[in-house]
Amino acid sequence: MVTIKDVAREANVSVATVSRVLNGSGPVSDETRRLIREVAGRMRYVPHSGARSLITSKTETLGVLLPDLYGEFFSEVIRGMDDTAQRNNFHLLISRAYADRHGIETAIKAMRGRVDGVVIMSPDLDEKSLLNLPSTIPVVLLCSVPRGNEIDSLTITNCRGAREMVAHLVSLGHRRIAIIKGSARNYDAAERLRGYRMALRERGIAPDPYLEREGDFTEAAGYTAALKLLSLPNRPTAIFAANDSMAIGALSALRESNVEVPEEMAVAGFDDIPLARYMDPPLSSVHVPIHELGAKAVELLLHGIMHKNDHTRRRERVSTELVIRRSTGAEPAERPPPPTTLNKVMASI
Amino acid sequence: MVTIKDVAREANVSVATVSRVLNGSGPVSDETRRLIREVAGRMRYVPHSGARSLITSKTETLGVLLPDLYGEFFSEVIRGMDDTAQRNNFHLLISRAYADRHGIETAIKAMRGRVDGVVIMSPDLDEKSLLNLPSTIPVVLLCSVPRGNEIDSLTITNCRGAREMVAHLVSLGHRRIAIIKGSARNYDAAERLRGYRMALRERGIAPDPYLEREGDFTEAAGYTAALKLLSLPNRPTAIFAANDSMAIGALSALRESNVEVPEEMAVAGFDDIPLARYMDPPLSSVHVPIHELGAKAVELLLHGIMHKNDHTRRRERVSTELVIRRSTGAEPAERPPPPTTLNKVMASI
DNA sequence: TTGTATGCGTTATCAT
DNA sequence: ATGATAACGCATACAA
Repeated sequence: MVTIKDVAREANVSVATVSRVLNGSGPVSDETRRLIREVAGRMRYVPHSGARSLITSKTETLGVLLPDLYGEFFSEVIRGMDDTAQRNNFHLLISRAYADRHGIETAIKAMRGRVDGVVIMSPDLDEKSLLNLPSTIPVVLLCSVPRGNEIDSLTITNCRGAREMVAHLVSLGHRRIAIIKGSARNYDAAERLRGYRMALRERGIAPDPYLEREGDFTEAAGYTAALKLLSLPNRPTAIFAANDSMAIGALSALRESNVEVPEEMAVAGFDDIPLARYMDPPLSSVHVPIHELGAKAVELLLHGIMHKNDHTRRRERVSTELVIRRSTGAEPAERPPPPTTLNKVMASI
Repeated sequence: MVTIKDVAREANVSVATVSRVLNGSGPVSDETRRLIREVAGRMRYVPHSGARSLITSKTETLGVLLPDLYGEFFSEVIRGMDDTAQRNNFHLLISRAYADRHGIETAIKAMRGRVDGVVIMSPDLDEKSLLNLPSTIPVVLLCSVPRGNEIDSLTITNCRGAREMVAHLVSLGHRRIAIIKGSARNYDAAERLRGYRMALRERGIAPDPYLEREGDFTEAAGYTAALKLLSLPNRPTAIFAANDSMAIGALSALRESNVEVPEEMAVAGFDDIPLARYMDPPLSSVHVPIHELGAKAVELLLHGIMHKNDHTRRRERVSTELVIRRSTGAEPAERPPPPTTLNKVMASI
């Protein structure tokens, strides 16, 4: 490995001068600067980051702690983070951590000294788990429960997005609107549920517990929940799924049960993944700017790193946007068809 | 920051002893070992990785260079990598790099000294770009053109998978089978195209250039290509898309054109993303074990790091598997709901 | 403008 | 079994 000493020897200068040139610190004559640049380039010298961080106590690396979430969200948010990180000459150290407190603490500990700050995605609702993070470094909470004012956080306007979508469904004439909820302990899921209930109440509709079905953000959950909704004595006329994957699962179930969408049942999702518009019918959804979310999270973290003494906590939100496609595009049927669903389900098994 | 000195002082021993205990190197009495463990734990001591790597010349970090590929593949492959990396106490430094030579060289340079090895995903076909990588560290090429025997590589059995799928279509009676190709310079895409042609020739069908349409792995490309295929004077009876996203786009186009799938047109994809089975009709595809792919890549790289002197190059492949669903006209092999669904549906009525 | 020397936190070598 | 100390590669305060 070629070190700063090698470069210094080759250029007939001291290591200090090489360091000054490469870091732009201190005064160096134009000529030696040029020479050292040339030599360093020729020798393909790259400073040893460990040695550097030892003395500067900076790593130029950001940690990213991810939960067990799959799908496109994950990759796109990382992409947004990497773009911003690279632009600021930072690296990304990425790791999955179990969402519980122990998992996160372990992960943070493993990253200590390797990173200048951490973005934590811990959608888990448990209030206590993220308090008193044993971190001496800046932290940004992404899509997690915002804490007192101890930690910077960045979230989506989940509640507003859900509320707008459900309001839209109501405006189409729907009164019995079901929701397929996200994972029970998930923050985003809870907020979307809150928005759903809020929209109903605002329109004078009492939320019906029977229309709030369990889900876990997977296609399978959406499929199962939709079947259950179809079997209800007083079937809903619209389904709002807490994410697109479940909405797609629901569409699949409705199709197999020969329920027309949107005529007999309107369906809406959340996230607006690229596939949404290619569904049959194209899926109405709440668009989430995922790339921007990642980028903002890193910006926030970098700010925290640069201004460590500035202890005012920041709490930001990125806005969602309603995207209406055909899956919600019609008025509800006046009367729900008789529940012949059971026969159909049985036939399909 | 608490250093090894602090721990040593607190435990009334020398730093050497602390180091020995924490690294399991050298002999230490049970009692002092216990004491030091206790003190270190209490003080929340974490070794400074930079300082350590300075002397051991190891970072316990793996670099991952990713191209501009989106979607679920990305997140799942990282997940597979992280699982294996964590199990071996390694970290993942992840970065996106432009697929050209300059981009990769820059990225590797930026990672130098920070990582013990690199997994490079560079699907670009350009033969020269990856030769003479300026790397002094072990490299594994993932889903890239395998090089002479200079670099370890791991790929998918693209050609075989495509060949099997097209053979399946032929066996169903199709003679005019179109392909929607992947990105022009993409290695996986080229191999899938090769498998397609191979299968046709093996069955005595001459590949028809008109049936080989351009694509770029996006839903939009699949949509457009399918429309063009429909407008051909001598329309194909089956479409093989080089990935699922394009197949889904194609399904969308066929639906809008009122072309029945699979009766009027069979459709097959590649990747078997989770959504495939929820399409209408459920999409036949070539299953790719993405998680395993990431895990294997890291295993390969770790092997290269552990046995640096072993200069035999390894070239491995992970196997794909045919998954036949309704979109190609066979009997529906799978049903989305879990087996207990019927009971739950009935119970909820 | 440039060089010398110190120390960052750790492991490893040599004593004891 | 334990301690003292020399590296590792770098940035920087201080000297020249």
